Amino acid sequence: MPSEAPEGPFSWKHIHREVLWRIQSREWPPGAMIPNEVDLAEEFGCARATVNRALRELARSGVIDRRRKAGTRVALNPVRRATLEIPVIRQEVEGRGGTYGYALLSREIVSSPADMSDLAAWPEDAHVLHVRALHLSDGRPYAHEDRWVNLEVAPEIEGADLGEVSANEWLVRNVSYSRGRIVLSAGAADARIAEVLGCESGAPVFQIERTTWLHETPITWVRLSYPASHRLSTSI
Amino acid sequence: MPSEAPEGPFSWKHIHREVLWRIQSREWPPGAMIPNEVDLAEEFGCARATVNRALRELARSGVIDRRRKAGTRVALNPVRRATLEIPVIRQEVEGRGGTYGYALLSREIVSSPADMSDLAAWPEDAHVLHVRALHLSDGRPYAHEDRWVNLEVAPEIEGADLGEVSANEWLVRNVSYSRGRIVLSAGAADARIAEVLGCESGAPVFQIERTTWLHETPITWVRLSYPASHRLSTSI
DNA sequence: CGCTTTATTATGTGCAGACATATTGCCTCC
DNA sequence: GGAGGCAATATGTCTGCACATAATAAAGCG
Repeated sequence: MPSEAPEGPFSWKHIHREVLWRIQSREWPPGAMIPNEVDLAEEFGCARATVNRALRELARSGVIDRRRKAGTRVALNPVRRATLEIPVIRQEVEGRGGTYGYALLSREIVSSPADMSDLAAWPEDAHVLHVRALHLSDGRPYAHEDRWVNLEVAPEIEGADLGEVSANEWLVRNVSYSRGRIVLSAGAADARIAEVLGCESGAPVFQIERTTWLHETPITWVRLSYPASHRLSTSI
Repeated sequence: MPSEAPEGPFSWKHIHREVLWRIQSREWPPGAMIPNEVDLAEEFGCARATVNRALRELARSGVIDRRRKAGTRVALNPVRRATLEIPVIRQEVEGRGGTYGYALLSREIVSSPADMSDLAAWPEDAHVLHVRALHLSDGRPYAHEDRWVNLEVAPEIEGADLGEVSANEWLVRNVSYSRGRIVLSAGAADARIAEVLGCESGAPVFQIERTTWLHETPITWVRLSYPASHRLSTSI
């Protein structure tokens, strides 16, 4: 029984590893051209499509740059890409081994979201649901959620019991989005957030803002504020 | 001249868009099975490999889940992945339209990096270069860099003029890494950082910590501290 | 009835060949 | 020498086929 993946010598993963090895060992230093696909296919004794697959993955991860006719070269400025996983908060908490809890703090329908003026595409006069909530892990404050929801797109959320299911989960289950924007920053806790998170007013908080759209229509804007002890990590 | 990509009707991108559309329109709601590759290929009038390519991309972005024999279904918990681009700071600054500047604050070689005890794999008694520096944009403080470099791996950096080229760039140009870990967090500026960033001591700062390894050997650990006004954004 | 073995099935990958497309760089013409 | 056109070239993609692999469902059996 193969405990390690066997991965025959001609798999694209093999070539991926081998090329990556040559780059890391500086046999192919940054900026250097690497052989074209046909030559590599010949060297590895496989089809060009297999080499292409391997190199495509390396290009996606930013290790190499590829351009038609110009060829493939080792990236000079390795703008490495790290993928952040953005789960529903319940999963985030449970994934860390905590018991998830949730409390609705406030809920109101406003017609003119003044605070959102920076978001150009947000409707000017539409009715908007504003929700503030607290997410808990093992009964202790985990994150504060401040959310606006476009009622034009998701009118049914008006009838949802957001004391039971968080707006976060309700939206994930009930409306799709086609694109989103995430902004990470540090900020100072205002009085209300400090109170529910149990920290000093003005203490550092870690903020994740996310706006989602379905095509050109904004669906929701949310700011999650975490205590400064929070860490968002990823590997490259 | 085609201002839009032509993308004939049988390209994998076309299928990618079409399937995504059906998911976003909830024709295929979360949790639903979608037709298998052979059927989709028949519907779209293309080869199975083309459908495979389209679905593979969708699976990578977290929109669908695929398992052999079990088939493909729309992701129930859309753990969407956002890719974070981690450039060299010079490029980061210049990409925002600023003029890059750099100042070395301190530089010393220590043998026992006490502060690093949380990093298990860091050498216990090895000589380590400790560098503190300030990155500037248009002459104003942009980020504070606090870096330790493993001199076992990169002894040549001892002779480098880090007043001219930042350790950041020296390392990118001179040593490769095979994997890294990035941790994002918020923190409070200590006195030294507050001074160089020009903020109050205790003010919120945005921190990016990064550790890189070449295989199992740690190369460098760095913490970048940005003023609270800094934003790290990405789209999904 | 529960366990093991076997067949089935959907995805994962590889191959050879073909054509498409974007660049580059040469070549011509003025 | 400069501008424009054209050929060469490396990557991008598609096809049709084949076999590999994983996971489920069915069959067999004690």
